[in-house]
Amino acid sequence: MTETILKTYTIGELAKEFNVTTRAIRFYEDKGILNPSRQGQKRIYGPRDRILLKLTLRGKRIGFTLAESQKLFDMYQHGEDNKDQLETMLATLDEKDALLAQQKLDIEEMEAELQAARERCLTAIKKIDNI
Amino acid sequence: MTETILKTYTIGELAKEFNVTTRAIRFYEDKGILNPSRQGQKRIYGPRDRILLKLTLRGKRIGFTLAESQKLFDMYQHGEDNKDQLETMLATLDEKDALLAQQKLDIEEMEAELQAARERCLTAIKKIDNI
DNA sequence: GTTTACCTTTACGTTAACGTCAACCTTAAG
DNA sequence: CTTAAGGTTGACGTTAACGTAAAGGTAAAC
Repeated sequence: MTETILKTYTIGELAKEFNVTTRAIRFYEDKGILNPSRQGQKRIYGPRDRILLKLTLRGKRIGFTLAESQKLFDMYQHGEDNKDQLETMLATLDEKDALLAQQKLDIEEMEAELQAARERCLTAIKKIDNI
Repeated sequence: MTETILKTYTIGELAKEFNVTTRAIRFYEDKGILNPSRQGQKRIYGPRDRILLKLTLRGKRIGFTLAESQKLFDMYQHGEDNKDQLETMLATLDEKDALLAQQKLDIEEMEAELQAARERCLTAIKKIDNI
């Protein structure tokens, strides 16, 4: 008995859980990121699709394009045996890592500036209130 | 003598310094982000434009749209006296801050996954080399 | 049996952020 | 004087990531 029963989701459930439209989810399938099975003509998503969706959305939030995410997933899945592909993936990973490092700096600098702007705002409001 | 001589830049200089095209720089002017003076018909950029360009590009790297950056700059510059605007700006700043916090989490999770993928890659390569 | 709530495919529309000509001016150099 | 290396204004083209109808299938609920 290697049979395992997996949790499944409808497109609407996933859409609600991750706060995206069903249109977006179908779009990701179009782009080859998701691969739901069917029950009749209805899409059925398993845990794997759910994870991929989650990763995709996270990628998006930090500026990955769908193509980039897809490429990473793809390499992760079919790259075990091909050395060239593994090395390409390594390079990609390093590149992404560098970008993330830069982004961290950018975020911290931006946070400092937002904080400064915030204080300037508060001071200006106080002045107005005290007139 | 309140006269101060400011450093100026041509569009090409800025493009080279920040590694963007002149087309992009002109585009930012179109969007109201930059405001160079002219010498004849040639654009002359001062330190202020340079900073704004720098901030804009940094914003881009962490996912700000040009419109968002422009809005922030705008509020920062003309908002001193209008209380409503100041409060709008505060709200915007808080919102952005929240996004940045989320991004930090996303980045860290992504880094962990890239690291894991990296190790999987290296192991797989070693296996291939040892055959 | 007919709403209601989801689901489906097909396909054109939209927005952001430039890219990419084209056609032209303007100096400094040879 | 003409060539080269900048700069200028249009203005149409492009890509990503969906939005937005339109037109229809299906299944449980009333």
